[in-house]
Amino acid sequence: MANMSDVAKAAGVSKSTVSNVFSGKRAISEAVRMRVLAAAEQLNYRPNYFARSMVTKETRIIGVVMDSEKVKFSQYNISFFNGVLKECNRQGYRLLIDTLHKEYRKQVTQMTSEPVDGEIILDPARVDERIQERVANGRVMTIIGKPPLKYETALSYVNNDNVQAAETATAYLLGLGHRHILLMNAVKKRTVSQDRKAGYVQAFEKIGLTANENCNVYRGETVSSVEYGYITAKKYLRKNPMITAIIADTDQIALGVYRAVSELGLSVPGDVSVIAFNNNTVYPDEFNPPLTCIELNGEILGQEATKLLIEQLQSKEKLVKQIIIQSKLVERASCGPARTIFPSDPVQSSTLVQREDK
Amino acid sequence: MANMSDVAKAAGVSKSTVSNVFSGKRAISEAVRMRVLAAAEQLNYRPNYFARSMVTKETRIIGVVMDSEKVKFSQYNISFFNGVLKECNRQGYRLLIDTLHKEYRKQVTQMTSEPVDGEIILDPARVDERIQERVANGRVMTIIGKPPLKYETALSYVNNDNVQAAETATAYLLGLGHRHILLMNAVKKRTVSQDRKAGYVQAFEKIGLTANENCNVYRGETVSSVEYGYITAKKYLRKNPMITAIIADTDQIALGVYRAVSELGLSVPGDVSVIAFNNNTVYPDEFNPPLTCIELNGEILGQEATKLLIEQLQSKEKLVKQIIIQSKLVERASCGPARTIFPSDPVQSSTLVQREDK
DNA sequence: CTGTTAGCGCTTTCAG
DNA sequence: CTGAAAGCGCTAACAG
Repeated sequence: MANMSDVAKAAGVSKSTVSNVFSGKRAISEAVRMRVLAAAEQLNYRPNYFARSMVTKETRIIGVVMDSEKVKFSQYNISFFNGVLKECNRQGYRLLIDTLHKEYRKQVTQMTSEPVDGEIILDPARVDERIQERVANGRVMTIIGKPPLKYETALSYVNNDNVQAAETATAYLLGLGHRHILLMNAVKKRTVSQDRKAGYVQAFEKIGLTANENCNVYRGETVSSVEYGYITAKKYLRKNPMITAIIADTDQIALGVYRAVSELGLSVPGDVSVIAFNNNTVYPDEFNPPLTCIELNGEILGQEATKLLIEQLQSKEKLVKQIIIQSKLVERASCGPARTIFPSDPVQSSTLVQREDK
Repeated sequence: MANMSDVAKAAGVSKSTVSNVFSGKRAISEAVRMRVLAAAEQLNYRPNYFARSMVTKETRIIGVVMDSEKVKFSQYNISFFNGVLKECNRQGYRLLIDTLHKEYRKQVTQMTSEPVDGEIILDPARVDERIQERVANGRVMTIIGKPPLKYETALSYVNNDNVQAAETATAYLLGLGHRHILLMNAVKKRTVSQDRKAGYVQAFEKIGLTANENCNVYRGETVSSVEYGYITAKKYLRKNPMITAIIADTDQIALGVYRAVSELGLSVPGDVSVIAFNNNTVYPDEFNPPLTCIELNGEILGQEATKLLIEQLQSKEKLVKQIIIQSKLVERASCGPARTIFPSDPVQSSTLVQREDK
């Protein structure tokens, strides 16, 4: 492949003139410009990415760091990536997905600087080595979700308002008269599940009630989403027939819930109302009945994070900014008024009837 | 950030010794090695990715080139990317997703070499500028799907055996007694739709029948998958009540078909059997009834393509290899024997007569 | 086993 | 507006 000197020679100019034609950093007379471009064209020349990066110290590549244990795109990630890609595309950045495992990169021969200007970190944990290491090296990054507590004010992040989301869902169900609401939460160690629980509890408190501690279930690591929904719903609905509503962490989980409800001879929303945090935005309309959701817009999350990261990259001073994204309720047909006849508690049901009268 | 000279100085050795400690290309005595590593550790040094790449002419990054118009991950892409990532992870490569638009990179200031060793090209078209350009520049690549005809023997590719897949689906339905089978095909300009049609026709021929040309519909570019399924199924089932089976290009399309069938007061599989090429592997079990599919394993496709690409990168001679992946039928509950009562038969149900009258 | 030297292809002063 | 020269941080011969 031809290099800059070849082009300079062919066009009868100096290297730096060629450089400036391609970088646009200095004005070059139109005549010379054309001559250079023609020579380049003919030699099929294009500037070497690395040579340029080496001196400018800029790559125009941003990295996405996923949990290296999992190395998996989930349904949830798709719309997120679409948002990231969209913004990258707009601003002329490339996207590097880096999933090399830890042990791999600890090998001496694999240690290198990262070929990126900045990074988006996914799935932060309470104690997160990846983040610690990057902070220590002064790398620029944006976190998706809440960063570890000790960095909460020091790092930029983009997060859904998970407390608000859970509160909205819960309040909506409370408004429909439900009092025994099962929260099928995320995995316990993720910060999001704490937030969800907080929102849930808060919604009860706001109307002067106390949430039932036993109605918050955390997801185990092992089962699939659909399975988790199915097994858990079946178990809890059997154990506690007072439950008239279920909040599912994802729409896939809700799918399992639907199946459990139907197998128990019950119906949605007649007997059990179902609402989910909607992580993929593809299918809720295809549920039968269509699934009411708290819309978590992954694409916006991805796009905002990318914008923020690039903003940090281009700002001269250190820039720290947190963006919290509110989510909204999308009503479809899976929630209805709480049923008022309960198998085991005539008193309770009359209370509820009274309440409805208000 | 410290550089190699700093480390060399600190450790009291030469630059090349440091280089060899990190590259592992030459044996270094353990004593010196430790000294170097300690110095590096203390200076928080790691080799500069670009400087290294510049001289080795190797990046250990592979690129995925998606249709820049679309800049969207679809359901279909997920499992594919999981396969790619898995293999990248195994072999120590990074993945660059490049979706910059054409006009963007035509700007002089945006022209650069690509920072990748090789690329995987998605969604090849019959005439594909991206491929032509890369061939002209001698870049190494692996195509997913069939490359343009003129390159078919010259380029490496990984493809599903789409002819076989369509034939399998069609033969299965023929075996159930169906004779009027609607093929809801992919977009016409994609090579895959030709293959599907060929397999479809072939299955009829193998049992001495001739496929009805009018039963092959191509998808338009504009509508969503679900919509395409819905609108097309509704239209054709109305127009031609002889149709007892539908082959859908994707399971999302099948979702639309289900809805159309149900709105027409018909049932799956009682009146209409449905089978789909399964592009996402997530939902077929959740259909009601569960959707019979030709399983296209995107993850295997991605993994094989990555393996092949890296193999080409590492081979000294030019390596061209084609990998064809067979797919298999997964029977669920959406196909049944063809119904035997047709509107045009002497014995007709009143509803059907009515419809014909319109 | 270690050190010296010459690039890789570009950008960036600094003079003209 | 253009050119010459000095690096960026590393690897790869080639000597020792």
